[in-house]
Amino acid sequence: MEMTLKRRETMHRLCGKGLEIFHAKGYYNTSLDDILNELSLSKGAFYHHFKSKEDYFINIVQNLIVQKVYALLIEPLNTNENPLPVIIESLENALDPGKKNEMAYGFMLNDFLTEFNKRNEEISGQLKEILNVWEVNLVSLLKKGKLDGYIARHVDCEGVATYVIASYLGMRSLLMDSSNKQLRYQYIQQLKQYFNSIAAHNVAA
Amino acid sequence: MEMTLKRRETMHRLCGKGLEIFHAKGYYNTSLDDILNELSLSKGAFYHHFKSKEDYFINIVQNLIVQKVYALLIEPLNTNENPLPVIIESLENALDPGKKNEMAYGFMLNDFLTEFNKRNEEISGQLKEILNVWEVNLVSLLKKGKLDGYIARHVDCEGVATYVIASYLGMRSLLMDSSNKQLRYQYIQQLKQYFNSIAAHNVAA
DNA sequence: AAACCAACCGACTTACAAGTCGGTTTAAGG
DNA sequence: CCTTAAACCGACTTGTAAGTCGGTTGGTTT
Repeated sequence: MEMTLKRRETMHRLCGKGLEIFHAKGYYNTSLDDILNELSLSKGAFYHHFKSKEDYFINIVQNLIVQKVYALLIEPLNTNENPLPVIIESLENALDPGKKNEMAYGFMLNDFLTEFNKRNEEISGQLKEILNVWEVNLVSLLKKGKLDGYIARHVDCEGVATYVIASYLGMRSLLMDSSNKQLRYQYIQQLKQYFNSIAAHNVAA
Repeated sequence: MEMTLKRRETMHRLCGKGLEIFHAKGYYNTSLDDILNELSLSKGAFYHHFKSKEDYFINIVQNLIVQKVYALLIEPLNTNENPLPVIIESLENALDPGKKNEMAYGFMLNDFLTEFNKRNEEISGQLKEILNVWEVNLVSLLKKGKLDGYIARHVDCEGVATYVIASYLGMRSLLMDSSNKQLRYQYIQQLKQYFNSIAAHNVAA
């Protein structure tokens, strides 16, 4: 039992540092030794806990990336308010490297999706599944928003979700270097513009 | 002189097949032998024409990718018509794998940008430069469109360009598998919705 | 204290891919 | 025909990184 704790602690350290370095340098561009040296651990320790580099990264996805995406992008959608400002706020938050989001997790999804696409079916499948959950939650929030009179009746909720996700993922390619405040601001402004065009406008009110 | 022709032809074959395979499997996931076997050429032949794999890919970027992006995304912007439908048409075209666009070139930019980001400064710099040229042309077309009364006066042209580019690049992460007609349609529809919100509406007319 | 075992060590094996190099082919010019 | 050099060949070198394995350490149990 005490041993299990030691095991968990080492695995946790490995996953945390792994995500940090994989995110900074890319999965295929990072060797296990890069990570192990940082933690003063050996190959032997690593393979005692994980059966392969792939198994290791899957652990990272399941334990860290999934959690972060849920916390930043999915749980905030569980609301009864007007969906549009809620969605904007969640995206703004996810793209903002600071406080609750020190590692710029908003950037990870597109990076890893592209890196594993066509190179590792297993991992890219899991990442796509995360996107899928996000999309489902966006769509259902938007549909509720339509029923509640926040969103115009003619709007295609699936289409909106697709468009929001695409633009969010794409920002990564533009924000590569430096957390460019200007670009982030432009993005949020245009998103607001777009959302304004699908909002229900109660002319009567 | 005749020799130069032979040289050019071989280099051209190498670049064409290289782009095809790099695009399909990723640059770092493709070995030179993968390409050379396809063309029944040897290492010796390769290094007779290119000084390294990197030099080779830079050739591909300059000779093939730049040309394609210009043809599909930049040259169409050289117009005096209403910018908004022109931009939509160019994007629709670029995402459509068929006829003039057999290799789905629209997908390349985001893939390669992500792959080379933080792994190869030289190449990622050149790719970003392509994006930059695209952005400049988009902005200048949008500004002209504003002067010509097609676009509302309050619109931030730089912001629109950023948003358009982000959403276009992001579509790649969603369209990974199979050229999904449904997603492409949704994307174009929402883009139209968004553009409608920034168009000048001549209520008087 | 002896035995046991999870955690850890690090040199070694294996695999793969970039780049090298001495030699061979081919075709144009004399 | 003979020379010359560009184009091409392919075995070899080199470097890197994943994964292996026999051995060591340190805490726990009896």
